[in-house]
Amino acid sequence: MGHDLERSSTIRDVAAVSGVSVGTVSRSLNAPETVRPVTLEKVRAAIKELGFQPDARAQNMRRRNTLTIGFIVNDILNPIHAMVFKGAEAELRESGYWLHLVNTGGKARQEAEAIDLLQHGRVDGLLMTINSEQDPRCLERLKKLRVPSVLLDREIALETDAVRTDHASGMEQAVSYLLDLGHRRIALITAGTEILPGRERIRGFSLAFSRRGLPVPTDLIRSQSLSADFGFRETIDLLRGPDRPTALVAGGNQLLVGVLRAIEQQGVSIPGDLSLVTCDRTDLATVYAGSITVIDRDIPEIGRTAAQLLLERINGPADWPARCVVLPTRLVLGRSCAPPAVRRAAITA
Amino acid sequence: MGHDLERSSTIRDVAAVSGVSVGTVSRSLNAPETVRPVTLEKVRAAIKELGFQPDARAQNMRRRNTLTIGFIVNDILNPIHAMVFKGAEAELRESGYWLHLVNTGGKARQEAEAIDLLQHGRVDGLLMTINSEQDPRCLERLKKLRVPSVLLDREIALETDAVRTDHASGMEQAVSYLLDLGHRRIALITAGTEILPGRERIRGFSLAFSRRGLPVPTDLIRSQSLSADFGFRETIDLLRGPDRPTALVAGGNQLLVGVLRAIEQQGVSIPGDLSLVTCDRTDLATVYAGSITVIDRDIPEIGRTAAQLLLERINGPADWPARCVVLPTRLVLGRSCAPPAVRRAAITA
DNA sequence: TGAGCCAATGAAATCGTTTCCAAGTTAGGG
DNA sequence: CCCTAACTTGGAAACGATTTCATTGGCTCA
Repeated sequence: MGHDLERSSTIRDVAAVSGVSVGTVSRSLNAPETVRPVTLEKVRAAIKELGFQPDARAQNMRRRNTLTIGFIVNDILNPIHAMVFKGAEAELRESGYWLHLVNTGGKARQEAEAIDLLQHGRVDGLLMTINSEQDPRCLERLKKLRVPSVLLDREIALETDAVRTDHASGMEQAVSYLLDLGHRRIALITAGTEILPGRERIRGFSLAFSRRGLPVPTDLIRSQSLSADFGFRETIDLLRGPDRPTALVAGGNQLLVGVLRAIEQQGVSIPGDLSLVTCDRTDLATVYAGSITVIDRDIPEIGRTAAQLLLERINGPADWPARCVVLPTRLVLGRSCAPPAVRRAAITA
Repeated sequence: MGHDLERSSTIRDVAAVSGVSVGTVSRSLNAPETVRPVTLEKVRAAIKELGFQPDARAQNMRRRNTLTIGFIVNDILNPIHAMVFKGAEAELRESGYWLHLVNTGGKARQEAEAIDLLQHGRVDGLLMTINSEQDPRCLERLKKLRVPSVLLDREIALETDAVRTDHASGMEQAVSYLLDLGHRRIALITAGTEILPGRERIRGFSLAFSRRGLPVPTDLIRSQSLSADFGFRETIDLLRGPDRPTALVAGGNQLLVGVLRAIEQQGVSIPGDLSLVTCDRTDLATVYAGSITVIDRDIPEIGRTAAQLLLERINGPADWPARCVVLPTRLVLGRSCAPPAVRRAAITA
C-alpha cells in the first residue's frame, strides 16, 4: 500500500522550490490574475514538480467552511431517497460540495445524534428527511442549528427552508380516477399522521370522496407506517375482512412491496380482483403486472430544488425568510386498474 | 434561520471562564484521567455554560485526519450498493467515521476525478467499486493513492485490499440446478468481461456445462452491461430467436428489471414458458411471480467486511500485504423454475 | 529628474485545536 | 525536615493554509 510513507509537500515547499513566498503561492492558486505571469509560471512549475495539492484540512480550518453538506435520511436503500440524493449531489457537486450521507434508520435518537455531531464545523449545511417531526430532542437540536438546512417532505414547528410534494392533490386525483371507474370500497395504506405525507395523503383521499358527496370509507384507511411489513399485514387484513375493497392505494413505495407480497400470497389478480394504485415510479411499480398506475413525481427534482435552496441560503444573507417549495404530482396510468367486478359485496351494498 | 449570527465559543473562551489554560481544557476533553477532578469539574461547568463543542475543522487540521471515509460508487440507486453502504456505515460509524458518498455514474472520468479530489486531507480512506478496472487514468490515480483503500467486487492490477464475491460458484450452482431440472438451452445475460463479476459469472456458467461434458451454449451468453436496458434488449432478442432458451439467468439485479419488462411485454409466463434465476435478493426478486430463484449473498456483510479491512489498514502498520476476502453465495429457491416444457425445439434437439 | 501611483511581493498574523516541554505542586520515604 | 518522584498545569510551538499590511520596484507624468 505504502500510504503515508513520505510526507506530502506543503505550500512552503512550493515556495522554497519556486523561490517566492508562501503568500505568492497561495495567490497563484486562488487569484492567479494578481500575480505576474513570469512568477506564476515558476510557481506552477514547482507545483507540478512536487505534485503539490493544497491540504483540504488546512483550507477548511482557515476558510472556516468545509464544502461539505450533510444528507440525513431514514434509509438510503429506499429508492426515493437514493434518487433525491442523486439529484442533490449532481447540483451540489457543481458548486464544489461533497455530501456526508447519514443513515438514521428513522430512530429519533439517531436523528438527534446526527444533527448534533454534524455541527461545529463538520458540514456547511444540511439536507434532511427527519422522521421524528415531533420528537422534542430533535426539535431542540434543530432549533439551535448553526448551519443552513433544508427539510425534505416534512414539516416542523420551526422556520426552515423546505421542499415538499403536493401529496394531497395527487391522492385526490388518483382516488377520483378510481371513483370514476366505479369503485367505492377503496382502501388506503399509508404513513402515520405524525409525518406530513401521511397527513396529506389521507386529506387528499378524503377530499376525493367528500367533493362528490360520498361518505369516506374510514374503515379502509390504514395509516401507521411506511414499512413493507405494515403494507403486508394490512393488505392481508383488508383482503380477508368482510366487504373487502375493490381498489387499494399503496401510499408509499416500500408499502407497495408488502402489498404485492400479500397479493401474491393470496393469489389475488390485478386488476381482475383488485385495482391497485401506488406512489412513486419505482422499478417494482413499472414492472409488476405490466406496470402499476402510479401517483408520480419528479424525485431528482426534489433533490435539485433542495440543493438550490441550500446554496442560496449559504451564499445569501442570513436573515432571509424561510421558503417552502411544493412540487406537483401527476397520475400515470398503468394496467393495474379496471372497473370493479360485480360481486356479492357490491350487490348487497 | 439566524445561523452564523454569534461566533461560537472556542477552547480559549472555555479556558478563560474556567480559569485554566487551553492545554488543560484540551486534556479535560481528550484525556480526563490526567487532570485533577476538581479542575475537571470547573472545566466541565464552563463547557456546559458556554455550550462549547470543539471545532471539527481545527481538530482535523491538528490531528491530521478527518474521520471521514470516501465511498465511491457507480450508482447509489442500485439497492446492492445501498446495502453495502449501509453495512459499511454501521461499522464505520461505531469507530466515529463519517462517509462521503460519491456517485460516479460509472464514467471513468468521474471516477478518476473523484479519486483525485478525495485525496489530500479530505478523507482518511476509500471504499470503492471502480467500474473502469482497466482505465489508465484511474489506474494511475489509484497507484499513487495516499490513503488506504478497499476495492469492492472488482479487480485491478495493483496491490489493494479487496472484498469480492464468489460469483463463479454461485453461478455454477444455479446452472447445475437448471441442468438437473432438464434444461439445456440456458441463457445468461450479464456484465461485460471488463469487470470481475462479468468474467466470474461466465466462468461459473461454462463450468457447470463442461463439468458434465455438455457443450456450453455460447450463443446464449450475452455479456456486455449490467443495465436494465441491456437486459430488456437481449431478452427480447433471445425470446424471438430460433431455438429459444427454456431458462434464463439474469446476472445482475438491474438486468432483472429489463428482463422482467421484456417478459411482461412478450406475455411469457414464469416458470411455464421460461425458468428464471437472478442474482441478489432485491424487492423485485422476492415479489415477482411469488419470488424468483436467486443466487443470494449477504450484501451488508460486504460493506462490514470492507469497513473492517479498512479500519485495520488505517490503524495497523502501513506495510501489511494486501488482503482479499471472498464471500460466498448460496442458491435460494423460489417459484420461478420448473422442468422445461416439451416443445418442438426440445424434440428436434 | 523627481513625485506619486499602482501592481507585485514578502513577512507575519491568524484560524482553533493538540501536544510538547518545563515549571510548579504534592506526597512519600529516609 | 529535606529530597525525589510522580502528578498537574501553564505556556508556547506546531499543523498548513489564507489574508492583511507594508514594502519594493517600475511606471507615468509633470
